[in-house]
Amino acid sequence: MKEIFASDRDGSGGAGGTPPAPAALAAKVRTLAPSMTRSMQRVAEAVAGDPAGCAALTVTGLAELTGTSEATVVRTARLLGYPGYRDLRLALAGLAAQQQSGRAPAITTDIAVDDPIADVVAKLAYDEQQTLADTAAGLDTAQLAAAVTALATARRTDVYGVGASGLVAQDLTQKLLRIGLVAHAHSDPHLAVTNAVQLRAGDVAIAITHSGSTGDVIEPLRVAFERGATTVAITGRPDGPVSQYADHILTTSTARESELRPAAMSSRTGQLLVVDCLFVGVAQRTYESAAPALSASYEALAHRHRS
Amino acid sequence: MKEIFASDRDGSGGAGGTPPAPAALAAKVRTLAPSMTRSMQRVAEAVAGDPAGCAALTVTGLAELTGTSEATVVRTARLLGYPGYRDLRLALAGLAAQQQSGRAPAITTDIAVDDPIADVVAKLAYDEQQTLADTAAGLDTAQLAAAVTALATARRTDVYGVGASGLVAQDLTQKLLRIGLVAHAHSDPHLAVTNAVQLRAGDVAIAITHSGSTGDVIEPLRVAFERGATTVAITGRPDGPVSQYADHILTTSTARESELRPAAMSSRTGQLLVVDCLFVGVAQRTYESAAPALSASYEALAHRHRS
DNA sequence: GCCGAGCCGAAAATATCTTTCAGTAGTGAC
DNA sequence: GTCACTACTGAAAGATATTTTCGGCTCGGC
Repeated sequence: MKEIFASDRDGSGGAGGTPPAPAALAAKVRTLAPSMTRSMQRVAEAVAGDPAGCAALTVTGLAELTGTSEATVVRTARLLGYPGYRDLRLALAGLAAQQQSGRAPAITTDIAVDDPIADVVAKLAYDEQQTLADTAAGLDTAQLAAAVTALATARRTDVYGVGASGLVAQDLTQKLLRIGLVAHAHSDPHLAVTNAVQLRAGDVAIAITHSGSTGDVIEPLRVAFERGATTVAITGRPDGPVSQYADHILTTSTARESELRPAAMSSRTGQLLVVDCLFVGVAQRTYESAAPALSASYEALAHRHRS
Repeated sequence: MKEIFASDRDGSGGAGGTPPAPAALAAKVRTLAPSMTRSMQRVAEAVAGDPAGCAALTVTGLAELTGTSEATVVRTARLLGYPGYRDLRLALAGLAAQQQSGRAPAITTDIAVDDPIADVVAKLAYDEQQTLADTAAGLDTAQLAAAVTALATARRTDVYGVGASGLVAQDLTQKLLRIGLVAHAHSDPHLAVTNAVQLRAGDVAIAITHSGSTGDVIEPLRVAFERGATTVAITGRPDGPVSQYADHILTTSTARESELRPAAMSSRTGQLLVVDCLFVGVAQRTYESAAPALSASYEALAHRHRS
């Protein structure tokens, strides 16, 4: 009895930083799979394929099932954002329970050359929906909120993106301009760098790259970073080189790609969702000025529509 | 007392000894509560009252929380039908996950100024998923197939779009170029019209406009139509003015919009799905030349990625 | 007040998870 | 083609959590 008073109430405490994922696990597996090693991928695959089964296994059991070692299992759990295997297992049990009570995830096959057009539509739509769900689930809201704050108070904002990501950069820029912010999109690497030099503390630089290793957008971000601007990376590979110059990292889902389904397709969908979230977040923060600006731009366009 | 123990063993033994309780835990607690000792009741109470919280605790933590000992916690777990505390904890995590997923549908409401950022993400993702589903369901595959055929055999293709739709036009153009087709995107209405004059039968002109009444893209489409080119409209308003000059109409979903959620946001998602479908369709038709072109462009970009 | 039955918790024993460390395969440079 | 290097991997040691054991304790009956 007496020991109770002496004992410390807080036994769990500990874990600071980011909260793990409850049901966003499948999403996280898909998102992080590319940055995993072979052994870890085997573990991740087993986990994603049979959450209920894996939840019943100990580290040793799962290691044997996947033909790897305990260390690899723990490493995988860490990569997925859990402090250790114990917590991954807990999340796994939760996921299994949800799946059992809810819906079963449909698995789509790849697009074939001879697929009828109706199948193409269905598969593409499903894939992009999946990308949206995964991206939403995997998005770090703390990072997002920080990026929104930075944007809302920035003197000016530069957005870097080339190729398909360049269009996303332009999309974000268009939106920010509509609510009265100063934003520029750069697709030309040289101009991007020369403009980045002008940035200083309080400004914001955003790099958009699916691979996380596109030199043409990393370079201007590095310059902006070194000039003291707040830097944001929107990438599918949070472990990529771009992240070393990013104050805030917003991760998009990495759906599998194939010959007829280039990566640019689904990555763009995820990137646009992130961009939309940024925009709405900023619009909320600056509502007083954003709302009238939005209405004004809407009315200004009205006369360009034929009846 | 021994009868209780025996009957309990039979009860769980009826399920083969292995499967305990997934979600029927609260019920089991109430049922078995009378046959519990005081300490065990405290444990059972804590478990039933806050499954999620207890799932985060170790056996020691739960013992301290309830002012009992580890042994008592384990004994309680056994009484509830689990082999030990470890398994009770797993079931607890599952229960918590189920409860949490139960209160999900707060998404259907509009985005408010004071919505937390996490809600914004969920709502936007849900909305865009909805747009994808609606667009896929409403897409006329016959029209789509006809448009694909026209594109695959076209001498050249012009795509018109202004504002947000201009980015979609560029996206389509980028993709078509990657598989060796001749395509141009036009955001400048004047240039669009002057280029449209060059089109003739066998060429394709595509107008992208959500409202279906954007004069700046209707005008070049009209010119192309009159020059004998095959014309395609990607619009959210198939009854709009743009359709009168379109041989093939591809309809995108029109999701509701609001102050903080401009139409450009979800319309863009639907337009991009249509564009992707066009691209994949054309890539299928021209597979012999498209596949090597895709690989080539992929490899050509590889060296622009940092390691 | 004494006795017995069974509840309870501290600590030992065991299982499980985590970390460390060294071997190995893959990779790029020369 | 060879070499050096990086980084993945698994075995075993180390740390934690769980389970078992065992003796003290309370409570009711006589």
